[in-house]
Amino acid sequence: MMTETMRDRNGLTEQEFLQRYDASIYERPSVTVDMLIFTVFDKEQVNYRKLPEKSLQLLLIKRGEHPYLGQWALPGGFVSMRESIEEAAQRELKSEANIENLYMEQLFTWGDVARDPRTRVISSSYMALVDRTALDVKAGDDAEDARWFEVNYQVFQEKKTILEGGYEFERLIKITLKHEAELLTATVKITTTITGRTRRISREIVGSHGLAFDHAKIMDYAIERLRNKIEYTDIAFHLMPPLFTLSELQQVYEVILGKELLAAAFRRKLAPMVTETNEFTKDAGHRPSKLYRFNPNWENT
Amino acid sequence: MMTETMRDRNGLTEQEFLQRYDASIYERPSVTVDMLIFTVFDKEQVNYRKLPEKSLQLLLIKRGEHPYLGQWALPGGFVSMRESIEEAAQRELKSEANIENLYMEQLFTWGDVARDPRTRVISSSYMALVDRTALDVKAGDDAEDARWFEVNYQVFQEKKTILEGGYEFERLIKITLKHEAELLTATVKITTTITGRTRRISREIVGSHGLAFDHAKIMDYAIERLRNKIEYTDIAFHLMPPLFTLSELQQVYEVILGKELLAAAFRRKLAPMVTETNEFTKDAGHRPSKLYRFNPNWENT
DNA sequence: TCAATAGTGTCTATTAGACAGTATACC
DNA sequence: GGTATACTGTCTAATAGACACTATTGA
Repeated sequence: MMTETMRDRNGLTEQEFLQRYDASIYERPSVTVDMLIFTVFDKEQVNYRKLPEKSLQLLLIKRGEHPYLGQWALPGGFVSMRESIEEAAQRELKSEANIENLYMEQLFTWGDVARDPRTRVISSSYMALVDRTALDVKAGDDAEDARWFEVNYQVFQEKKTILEGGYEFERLIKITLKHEAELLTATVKITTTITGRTRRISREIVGSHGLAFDHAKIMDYAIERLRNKIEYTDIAFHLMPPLFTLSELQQVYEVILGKELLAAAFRRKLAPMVTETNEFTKDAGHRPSKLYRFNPNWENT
Repeated sequence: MMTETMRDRNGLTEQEFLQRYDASIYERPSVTVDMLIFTVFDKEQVNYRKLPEKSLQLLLIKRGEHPYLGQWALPGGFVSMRESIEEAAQRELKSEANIENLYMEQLFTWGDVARDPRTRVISSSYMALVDRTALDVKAGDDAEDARWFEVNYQVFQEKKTILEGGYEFERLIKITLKHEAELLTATVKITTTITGRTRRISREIVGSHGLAFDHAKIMDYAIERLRNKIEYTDIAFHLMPPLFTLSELQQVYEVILGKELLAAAFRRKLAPMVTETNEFTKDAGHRPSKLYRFNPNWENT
């Protein structure tokens, strides 16, 4: 099909049409990316015997400008005309966490009319998972006021209402972000309405302290996705250092899923994804643990 | 935190800042929505005994303007400044298929720099599932040259290359769209690269006949998502009429998954999602089949 | 009667959950 | 020796796959 030589109703070829095309006549939104950069830290060790607890951490930036001056926001920025959305996300990741070549995934594009008070802003959110040992220590501690916050995610109310031919399901999620004395909280209401042949999910921020824009909503979405995907993919390994013990791996799963797992079943399920090494942990105050590495070929063996 | 009264480095309050904010100084992309509207049709009945086969159908529109004049594209349009992306998608759905209140889900936002030859266009794709019996028959047959195309999706080559610390996996997908004499084809190459701690998936169109823009890529993504989600959610019911037989339901699963299923296991698995009625099919040329309806409450019983 | 679909029963294989029990370092 | 974690074995429950077998209609 030679569209190059076809003429439209004005008698123009494609080339002629494109030369005359004026994109400036329409008003256009701004497009940004918002990055959800997660990692896992060890908390303080309680005593020489206890394993240190793990915590899920999210990188936030203190806003130095209006709007939401002084509040905390997801790192991100405008997508320029000469880069793809993906490239913009990579660029932000590099500039905020100084990390390249890691796991990154587009989550959702947020397009409510009034989500930014400045102007119409449409934002694609990306989730990135990084291994804390590969992190540039500078990042998260520079002049830009970037900080790692410990994430807590909790469903604290569920309500089901039966409707004619379906039901409405309401969940209240409480998200808490902590960095030293700084404590940010947000409550997000997720409403799932199912009636007849329709299903609609809406997310609404019902309370937010210290968090800018609609970022609590985006965090909620991201954590939900992370919790889901960790169950049926191998993305958790992007949070791990090259060598790790199965107990550490289990701790990472537990902190993300927010529940305890049984060691036997966990090991059985993850066995095909890892390769054992001959190395062990040392100075543990208890039986040493074998170190493993990720086996990228696990799916087809 | 009273951000309303805080002043920034220029001594402005948030309100003053917003009043002076000039969004026009940055160049901005256009934002559009692309709709993947799927339904299922019965094909011709071979003889009075055989059940009619089902086919998965996708709504496409013949382009009446440059670029890609004369080729077929996904329905869609620009997101205006006064509507959310979601509202734009709903509006397109209403205008193309004359359907409101149905299943719709955001898939992915495509943001390559040169995906539209006119100007920088970022596009959010939405998948909608409709029941053909609820369809306005006019839709898909109007002046706009909208047509339902039968979708065929086939993996026709898989190649795995072991790399140091990982592998590269390449799949070639052939998508065929058929409406009477019109036959559109496209080949999409999906490359998954896993090395060390990175995983990257890229999609590339390696051949496309009659399909506009990068829409073959978007279709590939949508069909993959549809295949995935039908296995662990109840979205398939949005493709069904209010009353249906379990065999029809199974046919819908089979045509989407591209493989045959065992009836016993299928019925066991779907039993909780449906409620039986006292009605039966008639004039079937074989044993009549009980009619069922969707049970929206299946998840919590 | 028979072609074609509708629907059920049951055996097997696989996987997840539960939990007891053994192993082993360091202080 | 005692404490805390590391790791394994095994019973059970739940689920998916395979397939045979019975049921029922219209022409």
